[in-house]
Amino acid sequence: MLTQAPKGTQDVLPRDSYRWQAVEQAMRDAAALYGYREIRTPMFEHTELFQRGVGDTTDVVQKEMYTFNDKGGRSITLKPEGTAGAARAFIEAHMFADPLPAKMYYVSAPAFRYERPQAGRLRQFHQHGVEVFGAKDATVDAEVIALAMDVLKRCGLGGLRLAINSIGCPNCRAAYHDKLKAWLKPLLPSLCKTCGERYERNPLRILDCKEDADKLTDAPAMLDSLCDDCKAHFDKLRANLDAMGIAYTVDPRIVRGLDYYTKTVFEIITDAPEGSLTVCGGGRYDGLVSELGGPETCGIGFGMGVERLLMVQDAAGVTPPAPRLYDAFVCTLGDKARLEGLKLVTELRQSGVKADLDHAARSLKAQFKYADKMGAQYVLTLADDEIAKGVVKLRDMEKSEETEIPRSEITDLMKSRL
RNA sequence: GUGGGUAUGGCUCAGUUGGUUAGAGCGCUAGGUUGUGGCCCUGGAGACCGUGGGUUCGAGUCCCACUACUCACCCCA
Repeated sequence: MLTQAPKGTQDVLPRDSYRWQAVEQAMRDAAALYGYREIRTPMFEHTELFQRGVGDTTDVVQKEMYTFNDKGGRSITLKPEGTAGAARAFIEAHMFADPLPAKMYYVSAPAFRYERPQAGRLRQFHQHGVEVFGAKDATVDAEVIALAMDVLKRCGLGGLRLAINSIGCPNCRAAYHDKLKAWLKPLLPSLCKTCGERYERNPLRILDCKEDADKLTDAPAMLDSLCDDCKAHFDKLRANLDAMGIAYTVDPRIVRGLDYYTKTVFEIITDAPEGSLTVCGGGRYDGLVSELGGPETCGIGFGMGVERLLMVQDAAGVTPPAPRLYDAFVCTLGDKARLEGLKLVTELRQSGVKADLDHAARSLKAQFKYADKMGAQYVLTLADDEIAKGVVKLRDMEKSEETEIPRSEITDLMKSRL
């Protein structure tokens, strides 16, 4: 127990951390090209922020939050997603008075949900994401989607499926709810248990049900009930995506589980043989900022699951190879040579060559074995003979070729071969 | 929250109808080559057999409970 990470958490070990750094760099590089700057918000917020922002009726808020009272009696919640905190910061820092839109991103931000862990689902997980406040045109919807696709592409995942939908605004959604409920009513007895519960609370979510999917193919779609404004926005989004050359499918079943979404919603999905997995999800949230007490400000963003992204990389066989740990490994024989070796390693490092020597006081043979296991490109050998001759033995480990190089030239030579 | 599966060295797994010192491969480590990696050979370290009860002369093996891990559902990244 003591030496076991808490349920649903995992360590990123030294041998794997390069993979996180790579997908983080992909996000940073893409975001910079699109004019997004990083925001970092706290890992925890006042519980009320999520109740108001994410929505009291959502599963995330009702069943999955890590909520506790701090020593001052405040109710605190570990953030279950990234948008509410960013919206809070937008309001608190009066960013609405800055030139808009305010475009921001975050990288490997931790999020917490109390759920039973399974493949691709953890209690502490990490998201890359972006938020844009104060841009109402559908070009920004398309930009946010393009950015997400770009990040995934930079991670080696070019062929993921993009599905989009519109869930309308509070006005047209209310009318649609009535229409949908009327259509569902005769079917109600035949639907699964959870769908029965959803009927009153959030009928839209019934369309998301996998169990009853075949009975619902003819259900009225939100898309057909959009008000003029919402419909025009969706049409523009489609035209924008077409113009950008981004392929997509319209999926009327995408609903999303967070209350703040309006109009555009989208998911980027992998269809693996074992089942599909949503790697990225997002949408527009035009009511969120005002709901939290800020000025009427529209918004849009996405969240991208880093652990899922890494899983999909593995499944697709595009896991990047680990970078080389050492360019040169220095092997020494004897105390005097060891001291010279330490000097050589220092010199190499100062020149930008990744270098190390044996710190375990092992035999020469064991030093070579170690260098091999660490994947060192070159091994430099130093013993009394070499010191007397003023040389270093340079071995190319892959070619198994060994030559003597003057000690004074070795650092420059190594540097030139990087 | 609901349902299934699993639990034996660091890893992957054997372990017969309960029977005496719990094995293998890989990995780690040392040596064979007193100055040289990968291949080969030899040795070494490393296991309270998930935890706690029970049955039995005797339990890794049978029974019960618990815990952990894992997969799926719900939900979502």
